[in-house]
Amino acid sequence: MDKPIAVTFGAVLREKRQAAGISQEQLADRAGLHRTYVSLIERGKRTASIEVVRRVASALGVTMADLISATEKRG
Amino acid sequence: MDKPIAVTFGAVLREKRQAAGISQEQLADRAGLHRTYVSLIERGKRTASIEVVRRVASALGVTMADLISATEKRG
DNA sequence: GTCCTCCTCAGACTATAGTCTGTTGACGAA
DNA sequence: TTCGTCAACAGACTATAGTCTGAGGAGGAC
Repeated sequence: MDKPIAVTFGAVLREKRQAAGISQEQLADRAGLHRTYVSLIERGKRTASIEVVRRVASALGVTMADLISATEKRG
Repeated sequence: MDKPIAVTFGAVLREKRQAAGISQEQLADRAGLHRTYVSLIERGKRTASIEVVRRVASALGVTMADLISATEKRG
C-alpha cells in the first residue's frame, strides 16, 4: 500500500504492455522513449512524469486514467 | 487538445485547489512541496512527476485518477 | 553448437524537475 | 495610508529524469 509509486506504476505498465503483446523496445519506439528507460520505469527505478504517462498510454492504446487508476488501486 | 499536458494539468490543479478554498502555499505545505513550485505547476511551467500528482491529490483530498482524467478530458 | 529476441545493468552524459531566497504587484481590510 | 495575504517571477542551486552505448544473461528456434 505504501511502496514507492514508481514501483507500482512500473508493474502496471508491464502488465499492460504484455497484455498488448509488445516488447519494451517496441513500446519505447511507439512512445518516443529509449528502450533502457522503459526498462527502468517498469522496474520502478525511475519516477515517470505525466508526459511519459501520456506517451506510454497512447502507445498502448489505453487512457492515462487507466494506468493511473490501476496504479492507485494497487497502491 | 494538443497543448502541453503540463498546461492542462496546471489548470485542472488550480481549479481543484480553488474549489478546496486553499492558497498555493497551503497546498504546498500539505503536499510537502515548495510554494513557488506549486505556482510553476499551475502555470504549466513544469511537468509534474506522478509522485507530485500523488502528493497534491492527497493534499486536496481527491484521487490521482480525478486529476488525470480531468486533465485527459480537457486535452 | 549458433542465431535470435528479450531483457537487465553499468556508466556517462544532458535536460529538466524541484528547492529556496527574495522581490514585486494586486487586492482587500483596518 | 498601512498591513496582510496571495501569487508571479527571477536567479541560482541540487536532485533526478531521460538518453545512449554497449555489455551480458536467459531462453527458444534452428
